[in-house]
Amino acid sequence: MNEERDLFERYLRTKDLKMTSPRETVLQAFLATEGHLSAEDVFDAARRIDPGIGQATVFRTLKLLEGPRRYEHAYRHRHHDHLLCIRCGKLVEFFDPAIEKAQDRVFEKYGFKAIGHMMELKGLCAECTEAVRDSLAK
Amino acid sequence: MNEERDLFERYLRTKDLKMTSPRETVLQAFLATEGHLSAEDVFDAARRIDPGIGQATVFRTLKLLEGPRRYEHAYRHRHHDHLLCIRCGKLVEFFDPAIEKAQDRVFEKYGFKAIGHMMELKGLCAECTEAVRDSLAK
DNA sequence: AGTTTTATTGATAATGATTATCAATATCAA
DNA sequence: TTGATATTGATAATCATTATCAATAAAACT
Repeated sequence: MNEERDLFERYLRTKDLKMTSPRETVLQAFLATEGHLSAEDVFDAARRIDPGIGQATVFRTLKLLEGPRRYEHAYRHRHHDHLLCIRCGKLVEFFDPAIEKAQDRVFEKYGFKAIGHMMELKGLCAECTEAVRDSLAK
Repeated sequence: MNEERDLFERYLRTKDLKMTSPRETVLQAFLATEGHLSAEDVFDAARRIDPGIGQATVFRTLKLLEGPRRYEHAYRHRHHDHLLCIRCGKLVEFFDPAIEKAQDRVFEKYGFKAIGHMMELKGLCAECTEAVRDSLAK
């Protein structure tokens, strides 16, 4: 059922490490922390689950989590980018393989290991382009 | 002759700051440090030029050096995207024509008129990849 | 020039984030 | 269950960066 947990446990196994209750707490806290993760945020979230958990444990476990899946868990939702109309706010979600590929090349070029990305294109949608043109035509 | 220096001094002027000998030392050290520079590296290089220079001065000046780089980009309106290391915070600015082209196709496909975009790639830089691997090695 | 004002310096203290130490405890395999 | 080992939380230590501050240097005035 809990795929995240299984993945983590499998990873720990390969390192002769144990899946423990505090580690599970950190994992849950980590997954529950949407958006940008500071270790502090995860620590706070973990304390809400288990007030007795130690800060060092959170650091240690976060480090372990980098192993199988890295810090971000954006992978949980299917990845897509955004195309936003700045006039009416229309939002289009899209996925473009060519862009993904080009991004991979950038990661490689600079010696980075890819974790994820965020892209937002801003423009005027067709309707708004028309509307603007009309209003300019007076 | 030294364009970097001039650019830096011009930037300092706009902030009512002074071009001093220690600051020039740090600038030289900064420019001389090939590749991946930690503040520590720059400090070492600066000390080779002026053994009496203080560590705090290096940190302060490095912070100032961020200014003109940003300023230059903003002034020239040169577009770039960001590649960020989520572990150490290293930020690489890059421009990739293939990505720009692919984005244009997306705009067109959805009938949008392009205005701009924001893209941030997240990953682990080479040093951090290594560091993480070491820390996981048992 | 000299005087005043303000920015800058280096040393050091303080901070914030992360890591190491360690005795007590939990986990796993037999 | 036992025994071996991994893990824990508390705390100390470390690392990188900042803040403080008295002494100094530079610019801006006489």
